[in-house]
Amino acid sequence: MSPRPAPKGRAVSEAEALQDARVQRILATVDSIPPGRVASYGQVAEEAGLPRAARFVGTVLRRFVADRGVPWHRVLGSDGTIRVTGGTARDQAKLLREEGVTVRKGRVRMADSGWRPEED
DNA sequence: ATAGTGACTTTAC
DNA sequence: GGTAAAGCCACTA
Repeated sequence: MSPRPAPKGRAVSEAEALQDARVQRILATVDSIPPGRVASYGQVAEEAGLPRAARFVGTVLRRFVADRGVPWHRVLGSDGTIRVTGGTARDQAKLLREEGVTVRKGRVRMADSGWRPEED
C-alpha cells in the first residue's frame, strides 16, 4: 500500500496544517486567552514555543479563523493595534467591545487589557 | 533550492 | 504623535 502519507513538518493542505504541532500550539495558546484580555502576535508565538514567529501566528489565524471557537479577536499588534485588514477589523473591534475591552482609534491599551499568562 | 509573501516587531528618524 | 526600513519566522509557488 502507500507507506508515505505523512510529510513531517510542513502542511500541504488545511486539514494537514491543523494536525501540525505548531498550529495546534498556536491555536491552543490563543484559546487560553481569557475573555476581556488581549495578547500580541509575538506573545502568542512565544507562549506557543515559537519565539519570534509572530508573523506565522498571524498567518495561522488568517487561514483558520473560519470556524472552531478560537478567540482570534483577542490577538493584536504588540502596541495594541488591530492589524487585521479588510472589514474584519470592524468585527474584531466589535467583538472586543462586547467583552468589555475599550477600543479607541483601532487600538487597545495593552497596559489595561493585556493578558498576563502568569496571573491568568 | 530560490524567491516572494504576510492579521509581526523593533529601531531609527 | 507618525512613517520608513530592516530583521524575523515559516509558508507558498
